[in-house]
Amino acid sequence: MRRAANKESSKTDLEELQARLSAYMDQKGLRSTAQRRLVTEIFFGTEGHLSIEELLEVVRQQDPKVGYATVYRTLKLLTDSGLAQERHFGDGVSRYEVAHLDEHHDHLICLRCGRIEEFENDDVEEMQDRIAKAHGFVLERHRHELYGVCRACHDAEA
Amino acid sequence: MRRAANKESSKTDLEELQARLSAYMDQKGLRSTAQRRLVTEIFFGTEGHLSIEELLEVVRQQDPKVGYATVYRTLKLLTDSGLAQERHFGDGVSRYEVAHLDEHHDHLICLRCGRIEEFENDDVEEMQDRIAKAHGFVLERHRHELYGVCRACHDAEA
DNA sequence: ATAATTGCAAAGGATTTGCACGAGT
DNA sequence: ACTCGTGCAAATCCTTTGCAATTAT
Repeated sequence: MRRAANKESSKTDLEELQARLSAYMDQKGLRSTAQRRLVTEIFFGTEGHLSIEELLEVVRQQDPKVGYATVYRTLKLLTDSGLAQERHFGDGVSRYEVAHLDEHHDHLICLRCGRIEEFENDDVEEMQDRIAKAHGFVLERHRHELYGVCRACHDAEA
Repeated sequence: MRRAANKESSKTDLEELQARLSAYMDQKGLRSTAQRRLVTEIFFGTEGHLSIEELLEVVRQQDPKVGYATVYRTLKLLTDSGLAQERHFGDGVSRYEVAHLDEHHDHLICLRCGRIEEFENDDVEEMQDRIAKAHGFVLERHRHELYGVCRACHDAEA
């Protein structure tokens, strides 16, 4: 369902992400380890909102010895460096998504199954700017979430 | 920081909230207990985002014997009935806010001073419906928050 | 060599739950 | 009476942390 959006830009984005991470780590004197490379590579290459557990599962397909503390620590590093964003959707887990380098997107959340879809709407963005301006605010960011029942759950209920 | 926006409607809102809760509880066969009345009364009368602990503290000023499980359970009830909304701000705690009866208003939040203003925009609402529909979702509610710097803070920085 | 990183397991916090007692209908 | 709700403590779940061993620089 999601994916999409980026075509050729994908590779460039990945490189950009890794370059930023590299710069951040250099600046902080952090080391590049096999585990970090594996975790970040998988994370950067995945769309959507990953929980630590989901990410760890994929990571362990490549290296079963990776501990979950490492994934937590790596995601913290990514969050601190601005390359990942932490989100909470109301089930007790933290989910992370790759910080999109520019584009803005928002979320549709199914109240029944928890499925999360993304949407993007320039008209809404534009209106947000207008609203902020009308209130004298300089907009920095926003959060826009729509909660409802997805088609599958809706059908299942019928 | 910010207060209000509601004029005489305050009292009416409280009554409306309690009426809805009452209806919900009747319909579910739930009982009105002293603890529930105390918790909901305090919760409904408080602005902002309360953690369970903060709420419990106030509750215990009235009745020190109330256990925190009761507050958790009562807030769950309020959330289920749509009268409270749960929020997460990234420190491990859940916070709750009284659900605005008027579904058509959202928030502008100043990142410097915390001032909160409300806005309402029918065009955005309409677009939300359209977006949800395009994704096959039946919309139940939404959250739309704009974060930025308000005029006063902006001026102060200049 | 030196300091950062890992993996494990233990510790921490927040939230939930089982159960016996108490209270609302 | 019959359930539902409460309070307590124990249990759970997610996340963080201490530490000895390992690894990058």
